Amino acid sequence: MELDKAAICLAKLGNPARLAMFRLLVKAGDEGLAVGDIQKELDMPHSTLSHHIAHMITSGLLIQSREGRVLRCRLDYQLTQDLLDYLMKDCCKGLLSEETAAA
Amino acid sequence: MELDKAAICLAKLGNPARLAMFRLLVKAGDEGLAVGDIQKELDMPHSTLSHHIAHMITSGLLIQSREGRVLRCRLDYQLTQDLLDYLMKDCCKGLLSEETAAA
DNA sequence: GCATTATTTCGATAATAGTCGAAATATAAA
DNA sequence: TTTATATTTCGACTATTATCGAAATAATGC
Repeated sequence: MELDKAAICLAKLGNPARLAMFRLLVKAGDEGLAVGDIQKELDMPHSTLSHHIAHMITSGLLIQSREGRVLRCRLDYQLTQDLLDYLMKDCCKGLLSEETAAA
Repeated sequence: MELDKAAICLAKLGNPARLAMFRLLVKAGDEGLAVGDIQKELDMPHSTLSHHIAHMITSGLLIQSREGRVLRCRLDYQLTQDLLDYLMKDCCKGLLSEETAAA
């Protein structure tokens, strides 16, 4: 991953609402979560949540697919992985504790 | 690390200039880098760089210490480590590839 | 003290991000 | 074919961030 792309992704995660959403989506795994499910968990106005989701989509970290009336959100795991790789390998090479490396 | 703190740190890294600076500081290690050294590498106006440095300081990721006329910048490795731990363990538990975990 | 070097602070401006109600769109169900 | 549900888009506003020249501060050497 290039630095600029990594910066964009990190900026998207650098907001409490979006980082919380990201955590939920990691936990949700392949199944993902409906927007409504996220809304219930994060308890914010629909329009605000939608705005944050749009942010995540533009970065590519989040993928939406329609299932009837429901829009289901999933992480792009490959991109997420690439971002973590960038941070851990390229960016912080040698900075890792044994513990983190074994996480 | 708490989510809010992680979000603040990620937001600081979520800017190309600051992420580039972060990389330089990782590479520089304990020795750190003078502001002037960073400026030469990143080639931006002093005032702009200073602004970004101030951002990094408020997040706690960057520590400055004066050595004569020179201000030396170092990363707070513990905090950096805590942030990576947060992402890898708390946030992305189970999402790691073997490869990344072994980085 | 005065000039030099290193860096920040100030101040102004432009750009981006965050918030949220109201209206619009998409789909399904009655 | 109307009503209900899920979600987004619009519009307006406020707040934060980014940029950078000019002036200020801090330390050193003459």
